[in-house]
Amino acid sequence: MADGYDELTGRVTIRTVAADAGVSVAAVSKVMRNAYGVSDALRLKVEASIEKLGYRPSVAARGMRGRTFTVGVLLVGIDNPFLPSIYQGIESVTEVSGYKIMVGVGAARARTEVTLIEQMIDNRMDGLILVASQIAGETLEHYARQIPTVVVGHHEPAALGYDTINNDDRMGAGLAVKAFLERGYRDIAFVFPTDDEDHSADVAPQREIGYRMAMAEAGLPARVLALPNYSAPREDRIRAILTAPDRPRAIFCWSDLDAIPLLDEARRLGLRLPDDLALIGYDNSPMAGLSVVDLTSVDQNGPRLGKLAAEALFTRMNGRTVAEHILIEPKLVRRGSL
Amino acid sequence: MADGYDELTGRVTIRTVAADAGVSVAAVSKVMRNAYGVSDALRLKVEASIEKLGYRPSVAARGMRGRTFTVGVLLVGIDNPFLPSIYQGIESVTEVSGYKIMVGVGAARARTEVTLIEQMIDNRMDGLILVASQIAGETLEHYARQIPTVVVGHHEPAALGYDTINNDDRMGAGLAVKAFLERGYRDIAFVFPTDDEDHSADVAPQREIGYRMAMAEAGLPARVLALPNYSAPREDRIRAILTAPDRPRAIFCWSDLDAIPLLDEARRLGLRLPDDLALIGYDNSPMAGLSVVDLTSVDQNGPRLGKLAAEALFTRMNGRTVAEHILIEPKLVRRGSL
DNA sequence: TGATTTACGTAGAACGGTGCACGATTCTGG
DNA sequence: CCAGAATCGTGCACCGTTCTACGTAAATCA
Repeated sequence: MADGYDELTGRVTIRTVAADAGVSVAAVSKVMRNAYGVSDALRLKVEASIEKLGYRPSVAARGMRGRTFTVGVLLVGIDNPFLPSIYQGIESVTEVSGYKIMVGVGAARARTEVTLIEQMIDNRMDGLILVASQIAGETLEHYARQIPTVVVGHHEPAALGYDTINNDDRMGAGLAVKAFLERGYRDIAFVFPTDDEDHSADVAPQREIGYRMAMAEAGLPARVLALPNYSAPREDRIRAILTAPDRPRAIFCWSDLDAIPLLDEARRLGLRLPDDLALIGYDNSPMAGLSVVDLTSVDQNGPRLGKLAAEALFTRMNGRTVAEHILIEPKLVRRGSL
Repeated sequence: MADGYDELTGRVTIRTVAADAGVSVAAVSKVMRNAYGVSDALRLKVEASIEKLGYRPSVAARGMRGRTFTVGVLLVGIDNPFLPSIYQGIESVTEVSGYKIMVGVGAARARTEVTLIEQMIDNRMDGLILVASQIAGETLEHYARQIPTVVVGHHEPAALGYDTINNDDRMGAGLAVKAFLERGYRDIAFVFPTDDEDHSADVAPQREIGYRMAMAEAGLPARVLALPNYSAPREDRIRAILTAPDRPRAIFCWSDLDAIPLLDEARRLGLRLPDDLALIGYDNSPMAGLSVVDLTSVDQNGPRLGKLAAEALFTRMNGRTVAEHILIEPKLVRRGSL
């Protein structure tokens, strides 16, 4: 097997190519990485052999010494309708750069996410984009020392070791409140997800702050209603909110994920939107645009977030060490629920 | 650096552990893989060091010789609401077995998917689960020779090199037609996705066959209406279908993905369901259950499909070579649209 | 008790790449 | 025309594991 071709597995290695092209292994490696010191003649020979043999470098072997040309993307969960647009934005950048993406799917639990991050480090990915991670900032700093990291949908403006890319959640909340006020609503509540873990850096608390600020500015009392995230009493709680005698006339909901069930139950109860209840969600998910749903929602511009995140990751992988914290402007998409 | 500890990266390697525990590198490796020939005393010593140092083996390095304990899951796209349930099923199996999952996201294009499969092979994953892949059976055979492979949502009952796990799409279509017939509908159309690529192994054509068979059995003429998949004339086509003078009274739609926009437009046009138009979709996606949507749909039991796929993959990775082709029974979930 | 077997632990060669150090050319400019 | 600088290509030592082959000590058997 002096030519590096393993007849058993049929695997073509860098040695197969080198033998076929009549050059050294190092030369082939150089061509692959288009490193310095390769003549056109050599390049052509090698590329011909690569093409002929269908050679693909082993990412595993590469990972042991050099780069893998792979970035890991960690998503909170797979069922969140907000993720595809961000993913798309990331992909639009990696696609042209020749980098590959590997996705890890968390289950909105910090423990799982930590495991996935470690897995990506162990796989020697070149960089990491964490989307809506639930992990504490301190822990993130720890991992970010081991691998270039960019975080999307998680506010950590003072982080030193990694970048954060977010939409301005406070401003988004402000847009929603302002829209209600313009239409004359005064009794405006905020629906907030309760959770077992504490994550003040997550987007929801930021939206709450924005809501409170806007309400205070208008001289109105804040009213925050909790809604359990996944547990069974969720539907009961929704019904309770909607049937309470002091039901708010307007609700700003931290996410479409909750706004849509809320809207759904409201319609079932015979409430007319926006006359009986005005509702604004967040994320402008595809479902919100259905005419049967017709939910007004704050749009974060997912593709842009993803694009910025990927771009930040690349500059970081190329040596930038000072952290960048980008905030982009959300905008309100008006529909029938307000 | 004789102890294997790299002070620069801070990375703990198998050598660090071996030095700390005062044993050989090979011994540590044995403990990690719980291989044969390890005394309790040795195991304890090594495990203590592993724990103390927080050692995690490098997947990249592992991939060069042995297994990576990672399986790749290739998903058609990230925005398909049918995928989370399957993924969940897969995860429920890998979770307890200590295997990790890496996800590749195709863009419903065979070219992209092929690249991702190669990437997973290059990453030395131990096995592959392809969900709703668009790749031709012949090509799949080629890759399946290089890595244990299980395919979900793609009918290839004669495949030799890989397993297929599916719900019985023909039966599912039959259930839908039968439900219409029971309610007295006779004018039943099938809405079918048109696509640039040809994929007779995909689920939609199977559903079409099931539909045609059930209609023939009832002595009724089949009526198939095409709907472009992503392109712009899509909305126009939906409107055309719904406003045509000979608009069908009942529509069986190959997927909720199309059924929901169809339903949405129907409501917008003032049609009442099921009186003016009866509609059944496929996949029973979360959206179908919203009371504002309230779409009757065929349920494939995604979690079960995922679970079976993962189990098949594990037996295959453990040496099984004869292909398995499993078909499970779908069931109709009745809601207001019929 | 001596001869096998069994159990345990180790040395060292892979695995498939990368990248440094270096030698051999070919280009420069004075 | 020659010294020095670019340019090009190669040899080889890694990277962090696995795993085969082998040595040694303890256990079992006749």
